[in-house]
Amino acid sequence: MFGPERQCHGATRAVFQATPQIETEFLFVPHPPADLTASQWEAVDHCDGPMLVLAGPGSGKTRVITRRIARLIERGVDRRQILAVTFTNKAAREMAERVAALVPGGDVWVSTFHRLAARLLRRYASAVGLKPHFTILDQGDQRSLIKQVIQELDFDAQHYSPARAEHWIGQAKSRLQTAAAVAENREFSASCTDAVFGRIYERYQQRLLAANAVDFDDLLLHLCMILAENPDIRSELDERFRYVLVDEYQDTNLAQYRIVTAISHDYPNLCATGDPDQSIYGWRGAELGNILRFEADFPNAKVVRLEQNYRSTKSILQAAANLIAQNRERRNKLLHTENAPGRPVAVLGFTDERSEARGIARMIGEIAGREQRPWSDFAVFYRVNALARELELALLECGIPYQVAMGAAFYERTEIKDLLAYLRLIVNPADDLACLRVLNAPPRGIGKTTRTRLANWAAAQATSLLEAAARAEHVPDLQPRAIAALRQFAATIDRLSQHAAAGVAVVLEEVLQQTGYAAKTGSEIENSASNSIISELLQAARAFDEQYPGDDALERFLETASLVSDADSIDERGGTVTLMTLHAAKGLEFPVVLIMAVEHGLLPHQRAVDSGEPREYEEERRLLFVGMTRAEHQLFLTQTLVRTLHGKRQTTIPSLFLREIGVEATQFEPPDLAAPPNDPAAPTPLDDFDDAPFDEFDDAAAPAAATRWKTAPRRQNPQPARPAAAFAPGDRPRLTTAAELLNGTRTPVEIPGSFRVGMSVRHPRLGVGQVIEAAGSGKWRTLKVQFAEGDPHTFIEHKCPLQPVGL
DNA sequence: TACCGGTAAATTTTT
DNA sequence: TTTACCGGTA
Repeated sequence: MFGPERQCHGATRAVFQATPQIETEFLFVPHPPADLTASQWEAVDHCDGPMLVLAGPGSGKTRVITRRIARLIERGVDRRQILAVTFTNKAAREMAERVAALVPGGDVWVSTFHRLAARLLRRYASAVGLKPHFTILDQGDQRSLIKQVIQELDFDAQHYSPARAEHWIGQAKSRLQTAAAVAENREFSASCTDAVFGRIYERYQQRLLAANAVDFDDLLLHLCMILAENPDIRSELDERFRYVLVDEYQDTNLAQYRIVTAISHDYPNLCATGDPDQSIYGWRGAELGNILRFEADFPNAKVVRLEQNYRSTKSILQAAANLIAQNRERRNKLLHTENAPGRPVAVLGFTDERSEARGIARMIGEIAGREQRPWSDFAVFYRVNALARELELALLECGIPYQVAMGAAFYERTEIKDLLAYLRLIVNPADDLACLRVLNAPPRGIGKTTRTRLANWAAAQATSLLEAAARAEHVPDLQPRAIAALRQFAATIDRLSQHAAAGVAVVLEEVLQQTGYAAKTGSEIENSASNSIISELLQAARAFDEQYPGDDALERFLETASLVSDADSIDERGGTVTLMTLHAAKGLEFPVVLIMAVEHGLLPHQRAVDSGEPREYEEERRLLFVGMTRAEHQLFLTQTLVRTLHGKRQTTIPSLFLREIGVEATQFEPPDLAAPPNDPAAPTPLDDFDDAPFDEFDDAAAPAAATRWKTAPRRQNPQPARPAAAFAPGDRPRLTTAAELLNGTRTPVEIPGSFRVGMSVRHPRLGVGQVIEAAGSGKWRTLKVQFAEGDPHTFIEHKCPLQPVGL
C-alpha cells in the first residue's frame, strides 16, 4: 500500500507518529522527477535505515545528497535532526548553499568533520580535561611544539625528526591510540623507534593540555573518547542527529568512523556516500576498509550504485576505467556514460621537462584560441609541487594567466599568524605557543636567553608563560630591562583583554595600536605588502562581526581561521589556468585537463614503489584515476624521456599506468618542437585536427587520417608511420600522440635509448615484460627480461627485437 | 641580535 | 635545483 515507503520503520517510527500529516503524502506514489535517474531517485527517496551510495566520478553525487536532504524535510523530518558531514569547507559551503536553495530556512547542520568536532568539543570540553575556550593549533604550531618537545627530551633530532614524529603521532591519533594508551603499552612497543616516538607523543600531549590547546587530530580523537566514555552524551547526540549523511566516506579514518557510527546507533539512518576508487588519503590515516565494510557494519544497509557518468566523454571514462580495473582492493563498478565519444585521450611525449612545459603551454594556448575557451577551462595536475615550476615559466613565456593552488596561503603569513596569536592569547591566556610567538613580535628586547629563563621558571611553577611574564620580577637571573619588558608585555595583553567582547575588528585594531605592530619597521615595499595583508584581515574581521555578533565572536573567528585551508583559496571565476597537485584536484572538474609527468617514480611515486606495499601502489593508481576523471572533454597525459629533478638529470622510465590505460606506445615530439613557436602566422596544425570527425582516428582509419595533415609541413621520412599498431584495439581508448597533435604528422621519431632496469619492454613473440637486470656495456650489454609467463630471458641489447613500451 | 654560509633533504596535506 | 635550517661570527 505504501510502496517503497514501507522501508520506513524501526527506530524512526516515532518521527512519523509525531507528524501524522506525512501519511497523506504516502498516498502519492513517489516517482522520480525528470531530472533524476532511477538509481539517483532510489538514493534520494530512501528514508530510514543505513544506506551506502557508491558513486562513481561525475555521477551527480552531491546532487543526490542535497536532494535527499530536501526530500527528508519534505517528508516531515525535523531539519534540526539532519547532519551532513563533509571533509572540506568548500564542500560544506557548497552543500549548504544548495540545500538552502532547495529548502530555504537553514537549520540543517552542514559541517566538516573538524568543525563539527570543534563545536561539540566546546560543549563537552571538561569531559577530556579541557576548558571550553581551547585553542586549535595549526600544523605550524604543532610542528614547533613537537620540535620543542624533542629538544626537551634531548632526542637525536636527526633520527627523530619533528616531521617523522608528527606523522607518527598523527597516525596514532587517527587510530585512536591515546597518549595514555601508548604509555601503558610502552613495553610492547614494536621497536625502539616506536618507544621514542611514544615518549614524544606523551610529552607533547601534556604540553597541549597545559596550554589548553588541541591539534587537528585531537578534535576528532577527543570527541571520539567523549562518545565512547559517556553513554549519556552519545545517546543525546545520536538522538539529536537522527539522519546523518557523510560525504567522501572512503576517506574517513578510524576516529571519524567511530564518531559517525557512535551517533548512528539508536537511529541508524546513516547515509554514506563515496567511491573506494577515489580514496587518496590513506597516508593520512584514511581507511579504505570503512567503505568496503559498510554492509558488514550495517547488515541491513541499502546499497545504491551511481555508475552513470555525466561529466566525461566516453574516451576519457574508458581510459580511466581501464586503469582502475587493475586495482585489487575495490568494488567493481560499471562506469558508463551517454556522453559523446569525444576526442581520444592523448599521451604527449617530450624530450625533457622544458619541452614538456612549453608543449603544455602551447597546447593550452591553441585549444583556447581555437575553441574559444576561457583560461579557466584548463587545469594541469601533477604529482609533486616541484613539477609546477617549469610549467609556470612556460606559461609566463606564453602570456597565459594561471593560478597555483598550493600551500602557504593567507593564514600562513607571518603577519597574520602574529596577529592571530595575539587574539589567541587574549582568548586563552594559557596558550604558550601563541605567547612565545608574539613575545618579541614586534621586537621589544625579549631575547632567547630571557625566553629560556622565563620558560624554565614557568614550567617549575606550573604556570603559563603569560602569567610568568606578569610576575617576571620573581624569575631568577633576569636583567632588570628584561623584567620590565616582560611585565609591560603582560600588561598590554591584559589591557587588550578588556576589549575582548567588543568584536573582532575592534580587538584587532587595539592590538595593532597597542602593540605597535602596525608601525613595525621594514622596507617601504615590504610595509605596503604587509599593510595590505593586515587590512585584508581587518576586513575579514569586520565581515565576521557583522555575521556573527556575540560574546564569543573572537573565539569563533579564531576557529574559522584555523580551520580554513588553501583549497578554499582557489578562485573559480578568475579567468586563469589552474595548476594543482592531483590530491587537490579531487572533487573538481575542468573541460580540459592535462596530467604531467606520468612516469615511473613520480606516478607512481618512488616512495610508493619502494614501500613494496600493494596498498600504496594502488593508491597511486587511484590518484591518477581521480585526476583523469576530472576531465570533461579532453584529457592529455604527458611524459618525457629525461627529467631533471632535484638537480639530477635522469632518463625516465615510463609509468606502468600508461600501459594499463591502454597506451601501447607514445611517440615523442621531434626535438625542434621544444622551441616556442617563432612564426605566429604559420597555420596551426590543430586547426585541421579539430575538424576531423573523431571516427577517423579509429585504428583502421589511422593511415587515412594521416593524409589530412596537408597544411602542416610534411616531414620527409622514408619509414612509414609505425601506425595502427600503436593504437589499441577493441575497447581500448583511442590515443593520439604529441607529434600528431602538435606537428600534424604521424611520423614517429626514433629515440635511441638504452634499456634500463625497471623498464617495460615488448617482444614480438613473448609479449610485454620488464627488464630485471642489465649487465655489460656497449655491444655486449645484456638484458634479463621477465615476461608474464615463464623464466626470464636474456638478450644481447643491440641485437634483440625488444621495443620499449611507452616510449 | 642579525646575517652569512655550509649542509642536508626534498610526496601528497581535506582540517 | 631549491629550500630550510643550523651554527658560527660581526
